[in-house]
Amino acid sequence: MLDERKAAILRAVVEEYIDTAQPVGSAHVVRAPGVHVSSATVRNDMATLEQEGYLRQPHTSAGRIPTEKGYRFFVDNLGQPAALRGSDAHQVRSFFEQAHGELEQMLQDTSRLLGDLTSYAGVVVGPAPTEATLRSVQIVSLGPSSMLVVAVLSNGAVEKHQLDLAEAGAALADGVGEERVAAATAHLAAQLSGSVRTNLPPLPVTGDTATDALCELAVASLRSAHGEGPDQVFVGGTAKIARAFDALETVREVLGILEEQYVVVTLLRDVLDRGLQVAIGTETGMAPLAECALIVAPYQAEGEPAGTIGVLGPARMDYPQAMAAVAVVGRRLSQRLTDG
Amino acid sequence: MLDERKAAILRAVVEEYIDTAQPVGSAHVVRAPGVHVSSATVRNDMATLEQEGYLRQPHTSAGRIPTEKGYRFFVDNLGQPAALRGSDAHQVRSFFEQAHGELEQMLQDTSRLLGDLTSYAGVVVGPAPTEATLRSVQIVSLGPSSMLVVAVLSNGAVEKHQLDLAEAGAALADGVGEERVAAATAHLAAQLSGSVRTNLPPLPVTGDTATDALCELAVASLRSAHGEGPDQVFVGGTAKIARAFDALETVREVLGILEEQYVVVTLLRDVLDRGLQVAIGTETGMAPLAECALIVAPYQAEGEPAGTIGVLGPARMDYPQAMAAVAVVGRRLSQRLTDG
DNA sequence: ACCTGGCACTCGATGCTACCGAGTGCCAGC
DNA sequence: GCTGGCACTCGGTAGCATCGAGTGCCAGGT
Repeated sequence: MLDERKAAILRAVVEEYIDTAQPVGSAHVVRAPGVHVSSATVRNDMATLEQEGYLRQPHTSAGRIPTEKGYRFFVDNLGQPAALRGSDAHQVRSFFEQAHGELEQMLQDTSRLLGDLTSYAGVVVGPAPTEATLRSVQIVSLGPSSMLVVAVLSNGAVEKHQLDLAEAGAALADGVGEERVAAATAHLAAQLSGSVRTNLPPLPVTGDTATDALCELAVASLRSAHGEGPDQVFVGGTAKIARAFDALETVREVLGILEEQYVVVTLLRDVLDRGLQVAIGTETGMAPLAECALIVAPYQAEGEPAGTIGVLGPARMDYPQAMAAVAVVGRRLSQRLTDG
Repeated sequence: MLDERKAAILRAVVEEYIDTAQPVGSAHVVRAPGVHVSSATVRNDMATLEQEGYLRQPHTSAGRIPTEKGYRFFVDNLGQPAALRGSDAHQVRSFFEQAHGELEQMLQDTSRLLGDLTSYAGVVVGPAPTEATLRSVQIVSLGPSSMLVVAVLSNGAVEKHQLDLAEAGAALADGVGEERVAAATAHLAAQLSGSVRTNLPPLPVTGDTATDALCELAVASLRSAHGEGPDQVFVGGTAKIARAFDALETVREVLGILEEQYVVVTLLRDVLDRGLQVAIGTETGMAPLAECALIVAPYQAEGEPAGTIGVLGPARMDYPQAMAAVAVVGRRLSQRLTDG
């Protein structure tokens, strides 16, 4: 499709432009390895590459800049895999060795890690609760009319929901004693353990009105909460976005996008669904990201697909390096979530 | 300290500058209410105000801009309290009525609410775990060698920590049965319920080696986790920062600060400790925030001081409006965390 | 003592012109 | 089919005149 020399020229332009953010002229390209011809020849080839849509000129008589198609070709055919820099590999390793504590905290830190590794914004979409089963349900009373339902899922996630008895039915209006709480907890544990989070079975009654009302309230809170996308999104390194672009307006748009959790989830999922590993410019499907590129990778927990990680940066991104970072972090994260 | 007319002039300059971001000239000031003199007189007064440090000129023969001292005087003496706009008040009310579910989620959303209300960045520092007592401790097994310690605190916070038995002592290396887990949970619940989170008592032994080892591991994870500042910080509306400044470099610096959780916590705490409600420019104690102002307010849970909320924006901030927003949100948040 | 109209002055912003140079497209020749 | 050469383009920068918002100051009025 592109002969060897044109490919070499395209690569040279992409790499140089990624490096300098300046339009690349033929004089620069001739210095690149794999291009052993004169600048005039390079110019001819560059004109062809422009006609074919791989390059464009910001203005007549300026150097060339890669188009989306140009980046795409680079990513698909020219980017040599590239391993992580040694220090980065080390950073990733020690990060996951030290990682501990709460899942959310770790995912948040992972997004930051991605940001640090790539100098772009790191994104982590938390595990969808879909597949997980309940391991434990417990009611803990906090105050006279306030209690907490704590549910532990098989994937290690913990959910909590506050119950307000005052607002609940008459059966509970004047508070509930410890023994009722214990009874309800036992009942819930017996009935719900092992059931799938997203599909809780109806509860049989115990016979005790107050206990049943309390159980009902707890289950209702679990049911209602799962509807509203508990798709947690963690974004790390937003400040990097401000460093990646020169145009303030672009920074504003991109930050605006990153702030909309729902949009970010959809974005990553869409890209992944289309089987892409990299989405460049309009491939993201979002107009404000026209000057951006997104690298995504899924991760697993216990062998099951769990969530997605990604990196969002400028279209003139260091693809090999960023792809390596995302791949490695995805792998290590999966490992961490599987082996424990 | 400032006679009435000079105060009126200062107020006019501050308000105009907040509105337009342009240096304000004497011709504009004469149109302000409370200034019934000629532009020449205004000029004389403005020269005095400049000498006394309330105003400055970006360049000779340009209008005046408030200095830090000018903003400070405005905030202390000129800013009339100002209530929230009706629509905003409604937004706050309905926000807290709908708020439910997990504490972290609510605090995160609160930071976003602050951002929406003010068009600046909203910040919420989560409740310090210091005072809270343990209400419940439970061990839930997730896999053969992996379990979770779930602790519920009296303030409604839930902590979880993963335990990896494979890495633990020999007593647990080959896994633990359900009955041991139950025994350990019962033991922990009996011994720890009611104790202060930050000061867990030593556990008496049960006599069963494996159970004791498991308990020990659980307590150790709780102990170790509390050291590393579980001061959660939630920042909402970072994109607003990019809209608040024209200088890209400023945006970069401010976003950089907002990304450092530790720095943000320290910042808010410091300002609050100094008894300030508003910190302007260098009063924040952070050089990169020279062009920013920060409004803070504490909030309570169950009558006890719990955390801090704040808004970070440009020094030319709409102080009355932002202060009103922070005050109202702080009050409503406290209420929500107290009444349930 | 204080305010005011008037006036000369300052200086950033704007627009124009000239010029430089990186980079191009094209052509004739090897 | 590649190359050296050359005319051409056009963004960026520098110099210069102009404009106008805004100032400081002063002399005169209340």
